[in-house]
Amino acid sequence: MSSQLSKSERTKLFIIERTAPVFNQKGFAGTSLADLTAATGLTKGSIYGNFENKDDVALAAFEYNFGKITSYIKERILANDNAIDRLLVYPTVYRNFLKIPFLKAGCPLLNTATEADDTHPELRERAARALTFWKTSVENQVKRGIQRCEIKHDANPTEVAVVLMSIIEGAIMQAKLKGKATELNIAMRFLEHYIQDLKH
Amino acid sequence: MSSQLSKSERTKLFIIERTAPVFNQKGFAGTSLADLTAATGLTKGSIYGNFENKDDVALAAFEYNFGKITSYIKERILANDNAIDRLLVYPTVYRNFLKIPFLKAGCPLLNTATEADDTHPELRERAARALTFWKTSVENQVKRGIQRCEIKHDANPTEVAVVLMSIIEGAIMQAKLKGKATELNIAMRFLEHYIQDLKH
DNA sequence: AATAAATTATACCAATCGGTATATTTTATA
DNA sequence: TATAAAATATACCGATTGGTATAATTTATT
Repeated sequence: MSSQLSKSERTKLFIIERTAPVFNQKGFAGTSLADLTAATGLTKGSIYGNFENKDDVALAAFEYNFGKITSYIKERILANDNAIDRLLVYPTVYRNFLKIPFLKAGCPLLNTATEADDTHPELRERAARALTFWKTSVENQVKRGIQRCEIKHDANPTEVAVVLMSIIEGAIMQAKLKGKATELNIAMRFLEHYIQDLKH
Repeated sequence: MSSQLSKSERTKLFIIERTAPVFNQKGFAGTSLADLTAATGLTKGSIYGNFENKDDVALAAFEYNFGKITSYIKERILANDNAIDRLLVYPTVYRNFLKIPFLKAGCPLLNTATEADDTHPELRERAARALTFWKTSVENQVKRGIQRCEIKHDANPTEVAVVLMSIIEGAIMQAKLKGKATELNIAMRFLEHYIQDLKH
């Protein structure tokens, strides 16, 4: 019997898949090894046979969570050609984030950033890199739009990225806290208008 | 010997003052009783003589932290008469939040919200109430500005509040995570223009 | 100054924390 | 199918967790 991945690679992936939502929901400090064994059905020995320690699992879980959103967004961006439509993917997706299963516990970037910024340098570093990645992606979409004359040439790619990201993260916090999408919808409607106004 | 406050009231206040920054920095799950005794110089017995449990201290600490920002903002708002100037207090204050001592560990609302939304109902409830309070305050400033013809009458108070709050919280997350104010400045500059555009 | 009441410190509790040495089982190779 | 290697489970470790009963001390009242 042989699959693409070795047993340990499959188990490692399995652990990440099962524990990633737990870390996103409870945070690093709030997640115990007992939570990890409960989520996987494995024992501590098994987990520590595949990961060095709890930090190691948490780091992998964050990468997994962020990667999941990234590919989810990327897929929808590539389905569009026009730069405006591509940018509009963000408000469209995040408008419904409470209904997207793997985003129900909130944005992993926001969750990790607010917990780790003062407490966990490694996790913080990963979150910071994710933030930069997202920012660069948005900037590039704007630049591409300007080149293709779909976005007005005086648009500021960095400003667009920062405003888009700030509004989304701030609105997510409010939506999660209140458990309703009222404020989220208002924020996303505003963001859509902001993006439409970038049109050439 | 008699001061306004009884001994226990003074000690209670002392515990809150000393532990509030710790809770804001490390979060609820990340703060231990040992952290509380270290921050106060008191023993567990003393802390439990004044508070029912760790949750009780955390709730009081949140109220203290939020109240501190609220009064800081309020003071600066009341120093202005014009509605636009009053709204501009927000970007002005948060532009420098990294330098404001009690805000160095970040916005307690954002920190508490992201941790507690899925883990601590009581703390979540306090944060939700704080959010509503803030939103209502901004809405009322906009309404007042419309009545005084300082803000155009078609301005939407709720939208202004939601956009202002989202941008601020999202930008704070980024600034804290990166440890620099670049993105924060961009976001606050945008917010200032947004507020200026509300002018009648 | 004596006394009652309130406050704080000491010493302890069971439970859980993250982590590990070792035994057992499963997997892959020959 | 026998064997070596890899993966997983068991059983344990010391340290720390939140919390408490009780003793010691300080405060307020008379």
